[in-house]
Amino acid sequence: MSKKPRTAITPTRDENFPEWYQQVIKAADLAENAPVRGCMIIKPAGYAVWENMQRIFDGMIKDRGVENVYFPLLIPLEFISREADHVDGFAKECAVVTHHRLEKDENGKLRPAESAKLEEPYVIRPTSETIIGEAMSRWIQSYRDLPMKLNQWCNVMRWEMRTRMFLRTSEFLWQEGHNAFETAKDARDDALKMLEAYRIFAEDSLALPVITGEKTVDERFPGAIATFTIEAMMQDGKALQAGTSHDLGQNFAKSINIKFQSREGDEEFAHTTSWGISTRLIGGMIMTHADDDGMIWPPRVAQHHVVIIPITKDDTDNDAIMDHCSALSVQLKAQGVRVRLDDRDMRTPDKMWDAVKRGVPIRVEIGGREAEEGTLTHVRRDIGRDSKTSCSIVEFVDDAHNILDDIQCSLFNKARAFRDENIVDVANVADIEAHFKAEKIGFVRADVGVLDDDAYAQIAKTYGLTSRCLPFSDDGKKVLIGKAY
RNA sequence: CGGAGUGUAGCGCAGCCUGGUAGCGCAAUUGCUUUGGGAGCAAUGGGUCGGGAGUUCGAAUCUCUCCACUCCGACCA
Repeated sequence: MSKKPRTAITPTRDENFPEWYQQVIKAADLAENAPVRGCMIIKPAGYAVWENMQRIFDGMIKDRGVENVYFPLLIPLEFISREADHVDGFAKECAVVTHHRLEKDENGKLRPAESAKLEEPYVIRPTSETIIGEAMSRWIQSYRDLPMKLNQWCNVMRWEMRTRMFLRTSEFLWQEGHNAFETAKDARDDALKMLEAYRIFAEDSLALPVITGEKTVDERFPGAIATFTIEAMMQDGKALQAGTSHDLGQNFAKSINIKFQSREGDEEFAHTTSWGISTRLIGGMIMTHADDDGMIWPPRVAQHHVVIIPITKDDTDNDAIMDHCSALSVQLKAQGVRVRLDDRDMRTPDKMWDAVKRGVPIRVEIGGREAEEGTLTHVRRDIGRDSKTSCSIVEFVDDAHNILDDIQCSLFNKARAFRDENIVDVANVADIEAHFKAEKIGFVRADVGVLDDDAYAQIAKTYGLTSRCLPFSDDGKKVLIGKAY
């Protein structure tokens, strides 16, 4: 009876954005809740995207002179407590390891053995500044040892009160970079350089338009003297902090004792930075690009660029079609196109909707007649039916990369246009209140002075507003304000 | 930690108020039909109703008590 076209995802974005988000993850088969509180199981379709992200960004950081390392999951409790602000920031959300053996209780159930209680507990890393800093304090003796630029790809754990898949889970995957320098200027430049790397990565690879800027003091990383951020806007107008880069000044160097002998022969503390991006970016891509039919992946990180769906019939010679599809698959792979030939024993319409929900950028369909003629039909996920095109196989193989680039580009442009439409300039606190009272979405941009206004503090609380950043483009004179994930 | 919910088949749920043979939809399996686009019909398999205790001739249902999870706040990438 409904005139509304049937969507693959229910509810739609308009009906219930948070629930829609969960359903997209399920439909695209990216992840599911784990039997561990607040944790998720990342399934093959989700992990493949993370691997692509890692591969691209790992290349970028190596180009910037950073080397990869691996430090332990467990951090001695005493390390965490060294930097005062850092403790305050993370103490509330640390998982702690206190025992090293299990034993059976009187009911035969396992419990930690009292006799195996650790003298000093370990903290499961919420971030690794302290343990990497401890190593740096031994590795750095002279200005000749600087700069030292280290990164690790790992998991961290923060015992969050409330979790949402990809956006905020107790355990998440990320990279954390930790660099040390001779001078304050070198460190500041580096923090900005790595932020710029994040901007390039987010925009070019993930098609996420971001605003670069500095966080206010309240939003700063615990222990940093400055935190820089890339902020993205989701389709519901909320902000997502997509990556941060911190200038730690000498705070950590002093508390962890990272000292070096300077060119002048003096003993000085190093200036350090740290920077991280996480699996949260996957959540950002979902909330930026997906639609009411499911996921739409930016080609550069998509698990598959192209899915080939053979249109088979029971009463015909399907081997010919399958051979033809395999041959196409080989040709495309030779061009560096990531292809999936969907030869599963399933109904064709189900395969097609599966490809739609999974967000494969290009869907290729080949039926018996097309196989004979050497043609195919292809459809762009981001446009849908209207982009249905028939062409020769040769033509498609030649053109595949162009189509993928065009999809990448239009996803970015669409997201950027949406974001720009939803940032409005406001003159004062009353304007800010009027905006959010009217349930308008997006960010407002105001003079940075409003943050000191008592009236602003009131409405920020009422409407759940946070300052996102002081954009570099406004020279730190303006602040972007919005709701956030 | 505050407020509100939910735990029944792989998934989504009804049944509970008013106790009396364990149900529905989807998925799965099998068969037939259908086939350029989320198919139809038929059959089949699958559950100690979150755990424990109590009331009762009898508990998914009533009582008590644990436990887990979800949502809304506070906290955060």
